[in-house]
This record gives sequence, C-alpha cells and structure tokens, in this order.
Amino acid sequence: MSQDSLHAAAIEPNSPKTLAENAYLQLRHDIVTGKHRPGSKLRVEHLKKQYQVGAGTLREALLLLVTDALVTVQGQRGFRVAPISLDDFQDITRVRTVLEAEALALSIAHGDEVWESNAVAAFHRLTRVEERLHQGDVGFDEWEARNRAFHSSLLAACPSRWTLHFLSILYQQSERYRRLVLGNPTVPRDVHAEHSALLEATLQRDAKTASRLLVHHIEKTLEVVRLLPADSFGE
Amino acid sequence: MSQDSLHAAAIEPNSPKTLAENAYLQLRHDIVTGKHRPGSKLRVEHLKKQYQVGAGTLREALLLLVTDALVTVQGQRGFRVAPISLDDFQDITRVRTVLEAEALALSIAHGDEVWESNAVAAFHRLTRVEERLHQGDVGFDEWEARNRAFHSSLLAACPSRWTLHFLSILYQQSERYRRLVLGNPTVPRDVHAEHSALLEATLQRDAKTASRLLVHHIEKTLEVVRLLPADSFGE
DNA sequence: TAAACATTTTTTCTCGAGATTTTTTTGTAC
DNA sequence: GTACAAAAAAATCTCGAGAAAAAATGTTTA
Repeated sequence: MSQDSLHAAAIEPNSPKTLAENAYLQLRHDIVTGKHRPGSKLRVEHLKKQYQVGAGTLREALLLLVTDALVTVQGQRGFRVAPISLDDFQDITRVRTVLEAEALALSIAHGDEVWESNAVAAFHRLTRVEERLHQGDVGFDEWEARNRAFHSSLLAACPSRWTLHFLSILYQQSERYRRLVLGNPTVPRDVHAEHSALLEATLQRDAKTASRLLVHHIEKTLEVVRLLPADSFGE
Repeated sequence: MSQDSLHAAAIEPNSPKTLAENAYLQLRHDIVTGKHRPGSKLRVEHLKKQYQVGAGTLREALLLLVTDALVTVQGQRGFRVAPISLDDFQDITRVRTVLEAEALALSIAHGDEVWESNAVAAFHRLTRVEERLHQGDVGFDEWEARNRAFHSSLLAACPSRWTLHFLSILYQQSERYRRLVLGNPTVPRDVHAEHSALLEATLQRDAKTASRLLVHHIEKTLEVVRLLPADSFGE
C-alpha cells in the first residue's frame, strides 16, 4: 500500500506483495462485481478456502475493505458486504458531483503540460479499448480500469488530497452500481461523446463548462440506475 | 462496531467488546493526543506489550485506524502514524467547510423536534463542562468529547450518510490540530459565544446564517493553528 | 573515504489451534 | 402450537511460534 495516497484502493500501482493485499484485491473485485451479494455475510472460515489464506490473513484483507466502505464489521459478529440501495446511490452521486466539480476546477487551475498530456493519453487508451469492447475482444473489467484511469487523470492536478481520497472511495462505490446496469436494457447514451466533450473543455481550461459536463456525466448514470427494476439492489 | 454508521470511529456508543476494538480506542486516543508522534513508526512487537494484546490483534487495531486515516500501512513495511502539516490542515478545513455547510443546511431542512431538543441538550452539556474546565475540575478530553457531541447533534438530521461519514473522519483529524494549540498562546476567542450563536441560528431554521457561522467557526481554528511555530507539526 | 557486498539483527507477515461468544437446534412445559 | 430454556453447533476472536522480508551492521575492495 502506498503512503502518499491516503486511500487503500491505491494499492494497485505497486504489485501486491503480501498475501493479505492479494486477497484484498481479489475480494474487492468479487464484491464490486457482485459475486458476493450486497448485505451477505462474509464468513472467514468459508472464505479462507476460497482465497487460499489463513484466517488471520483473511481478516486483514477484510479490514482493508472496511476502509473502502465495501465491507462492514461488527465486533463479535463478523463481516458483511456493504448493502446497496437506490437511496445510497443517490447520495453517492450527490456528494460526488459536489466534490468532483470542485476537484476538476482546482485541477484545471493547477494543471501543467504533463497533466494535460496524461489526460489526452488516458482518453486515447480508453477510446481504444472501447473499440475492442464493441468487437467483444476485451472484457468489461478492462474498460472499467481505463475509464477510472481517464477520470483520475482529469483530477490528477487537484492539490486537495482529502477531496481525492474521498472521491476515490465514492468512485469505487459507484462501480458497484455501474456493473448492475450491464445486463439490463438501458437508455440510449453516448458515453464516448460525453468523455470527449469533457476532455475538450478541460484542455481549454474552461473550468465552468468542464465541471458542468462532468456533473451531467455523473448524474446521467444515476438516471440509468433509476430505471433498473426495484429488486436489483438486494432481494 | 456499528453497522448503520459507516465509520469505524462510531464504535464508541457500544462499549468495546473485543480486545482489538479496545486497543483501537486506546491507540486512537494516543495518536490524536500526540503520544505517538506524527510520522513515527508503529512497531507491532513493541506496542503489543504496551497495549497488552497479541500481535495479530494489534495489527487488527492498526488496520481499523487506517480507516480513520490516522495510520498508514505499507505492505511489508509496517504501520506509521499519519503525518500532519499546515497544508494538510488547510485542506481538511477547506473540505470540511464545504461538506459541513451543506450538511447543516440539510439537517435544518429535515430536523424534527427531537433533533432540536437533542441539540439544545448537547449544548447544555457542553456549557456545563466548560464551567468545570475553567475551574480545572475536568480534563480536556471531556470537553473534546462534548464538543464533538454538540457538533454532531447539529448535523444529526442530515440524511446524507456519506457526507456524515466523511465529516466524522475530518472532524477527528481536526482534533489532532486542536490539541496542538492547547499549550500555546492563542488569539483571543470566545468559543462559547460562537457555539451559542450557531445553535440559535440553527433552532430558528436560518440555514444561511447557521452555515455562515459554522464555516466561520471552523475557519477560526485554522487561523489559530497558523500562528503556531513552524516546528509544531513534526520535527 | 566511499561504494559494494555479505552477515546479523530486527521487524513484519502468516498460519493453525484453542478460548470465547453468538447462533442454531433441540427439548420441555404451558 | 407457542414460548421459553438448555444444549449443541458454528462462527468469531485471540494468541504464540515460525517463515519471509527489510533494515542495520560489519567487512572487503577500489
């Protein structure tokens, strides 16, 4: 886990070196993708076989997930997958729009040329994977990773560590809901065009337009999630 | 640890039942009060004697502190007390004002009579402890606890779980800096009057005034911290 | 002297087994 | 059939010892 980044979710860059980190990453993926259902119990005795680690190590992995608010822990009563709900996603979206609009404005104000080119590069990589996604050559995981990288690159020049820390948590939470939409019929939407316009406004240092586009982009996903059947969030 | 509250810091209400929670609470206190210096290493082998628990249990306590961003962890390199700096506190203050102003406005919009009376009661308890504090009958810990309870009571009706979650983290971080001011000569300030005016505006449902007073209240502490000698944050 | 390497010491990480607590099941009375 | 109590089962929590890694120390060489 890196020290400069406050967030445990920022482990990835350095390949995981401990078994606990490894189990953490696997568990996180399985929770975000819904393999472990929201609200369900996470029994250490059962999971240690699945993830091939000892009980103590698995507990550490679960404790790391508490930092991401993907798992809740209750003394003497074990661990649970954090529940999801439409209310929760509305709250996530609201807080995210507030923080992300501010973070983007700050990033635009502080960003240099390196920041600019990193954003362009991230957009390019995202575009490429989108093409392959349409052809079925590549999985959603890969798109999700590059989508995150793109959004992250836009905010990279924001000097507020705490804003970025909270946003990384909220972004990851949002991913749970984005995955929910995958199989379902969705409203027509051109995500690529949204990203493209967002990048353009950002590069032109038009903070107001960029923030507005970003907020709209985030809220659009909420609209889509709202259309899901009511039983999509648990059962 | 409670489940409805997302934040590990919300353990207190239920008296700690596991040794790990107990060690967590003690460690947290010792970090917030500066007994373990910012940036210093937290060696498990050494601490387990101090807190009278096994290595695994102590690691769990430290992992819980990572959730509060009071401790950082780095794979294969152990735990450290999260560092502090003026820059960090400026960031904390900025994000706090944004979130707290919004949370208070929401709380005022949603609060009922029970919420009102709880706020009045919390203010009363804070006032009482202030009297005894001046007489030296009671320690700063007690004042700090009731100060937190008062501020928490104001926001209690805010329906945004995530805003409250992040604020509870930021509030706890702020406490580290407030403790720094304790011994030092400080600018003249009537905290009681600030609280009083804040409560009044809140009870009158004047969201605009209340938020303004709250932001001012929070920023005032930043001014005080700014006056500290430069070597106050580490060394 | 400074850098490169090998050795020792310290610290972190990991596991499995036992103690404690919670949950479930079973049994009994009303 | 319901309510309550006791026993059994399951799960969590805790510890100490050993394996793996990092840091510190000492030695050699240019």
